[in-house]
Amino acid sequence: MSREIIKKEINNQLNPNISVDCVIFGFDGKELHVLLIDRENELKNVVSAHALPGNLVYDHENLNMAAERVLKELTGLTSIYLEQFGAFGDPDRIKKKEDQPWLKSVRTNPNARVVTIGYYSLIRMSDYELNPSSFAKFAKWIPLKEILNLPFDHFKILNSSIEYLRSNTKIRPIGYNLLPEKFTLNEMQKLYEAIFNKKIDNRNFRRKIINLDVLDKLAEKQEGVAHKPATFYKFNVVKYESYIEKGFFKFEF
Amino acid sequence: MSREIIKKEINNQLNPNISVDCVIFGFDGKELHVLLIDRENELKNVVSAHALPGNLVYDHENLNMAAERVLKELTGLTSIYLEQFGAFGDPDRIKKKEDQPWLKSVRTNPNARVVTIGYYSLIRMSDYELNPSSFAKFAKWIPLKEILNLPFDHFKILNSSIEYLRSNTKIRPIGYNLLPEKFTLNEMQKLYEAIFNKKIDNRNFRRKIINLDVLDKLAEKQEGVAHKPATFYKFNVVKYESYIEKGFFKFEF
DNA sequence: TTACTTAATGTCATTTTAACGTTTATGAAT
DNA sequence: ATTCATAAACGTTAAAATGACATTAAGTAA
Repeated sequence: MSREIIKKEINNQLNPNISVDCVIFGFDGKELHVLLIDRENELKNVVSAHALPGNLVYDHENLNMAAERVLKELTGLTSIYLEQFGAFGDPDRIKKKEDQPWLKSVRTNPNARVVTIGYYSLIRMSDYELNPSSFAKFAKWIPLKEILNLPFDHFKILNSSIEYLRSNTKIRPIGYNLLPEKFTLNEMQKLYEAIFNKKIDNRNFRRKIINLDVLDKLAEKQEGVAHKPATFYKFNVVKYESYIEKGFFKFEF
Repeated sequence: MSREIIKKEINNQLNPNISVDCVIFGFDGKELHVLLIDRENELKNVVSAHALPGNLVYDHENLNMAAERVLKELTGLTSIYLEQFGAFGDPDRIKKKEDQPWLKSVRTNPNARVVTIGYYSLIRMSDYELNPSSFAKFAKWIPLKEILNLPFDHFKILNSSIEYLRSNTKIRPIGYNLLPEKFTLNEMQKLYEAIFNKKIDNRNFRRKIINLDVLDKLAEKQEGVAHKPATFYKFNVVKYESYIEKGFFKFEF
């Protein structure tokens, strides 16, 4: 009976050894941004104040669930598809002097070794509203190119997520699960250009993505834009999954 | 003083919440094998007795180091390049009834939630000798196609590693870091065929891999083979790294 | 109505890909 | 020494894909 009470309490505690960090890429049609939080009790150094949203995991949570919860708790973002990109477990990652104040103020066991599982997503910034809470004082979109330094090993985690995003984007078209359900090809092209930091010819891009035959062209077009309205497309689920499955049999590198 | 003693003891303890599992692919020129261990105190069911080599992590270890240690302790394999492919953290993954006996006999805290980081490698089987020890009674190469079931979520982990290997192989030529330093193109081709489970035309393969211009053709040839001896190749490090860097700027999917 | 802005589109030369069979060079057996 | 078996190495052709390039179409704002 008293054993059972102890067990329930354990399940409601954050595990001091396991955390998740979320890299949320935001796109505004021009460049990639990353969602960072300002945490309470930070030093005055504005640059290093920004951190990836992250926190410890409950023992009853699977990792994906934990990432969604943490993201919601710190930034207010919900209903976002999160994909795991790696684990970070250097014991020294929490030993930087400048990171100690925050650790000591927020963690019950600030000296515990922490393994962090990284999750990432990609969203259209204008579709979401940020609501920072818990130990997140602010939540902001920072242009990726302006991020030069982050606390702990967050800069390393960020770079790993970029690399993962790029690798994935080379294997399959970007957007499935990540972009909004309907999108314009121009939006998609600009996203590719932002990810690879390279200009792509529009005619070539359209030919290639359309020839993949994984998109459905909608009847709907943009409205209220001071230029020719673009047509919306969406992924055809059956065709996309067939393309992915077939992909394994195609010899290429 | 007594604090310091306590600290050192903690660092020498296995962390009950964090483990690593190793998926070692072995290649014999025909098909992929996976290195599995038979563990002590197993049930008689031979199929489910096999498991991936894995164990808990020390708090002073980074994850890669831990994977190398665990692999060495359980199988005797050393000097193997290990690459991380994912984290597995479903709280229910250790709750299968048939897995309890082993957990209880080997783990000091068999009910702790465990997050496992998966590492994989690919080796030429004939280059290594297995030496099982610790709780590994046997270590064996099992053909990948014969593996239908594994304890815990090891089958899921195995499938994830295969998928990761395939994805990587679509982005860059296989072998760098993984294959032995020198290898024949025929060996490489057969490896591709094994990974993708698809026949590849030799002429097409050779043209493509050679045109990548990341390999150096050696003067050395096979010896003691009852057929025309194949020429050895090796990766040219400078060219390979240049190819990888350039790859990011190439628009393709 | 005009100006501005961006969406959508096709052609051509070059490169890459998919499909296909024969010659060459070893070790083993006779 | 010769034969056999085995796999290594190799080129051609038609089709598909790629890279480079500019003009017309459709909305809003002035």
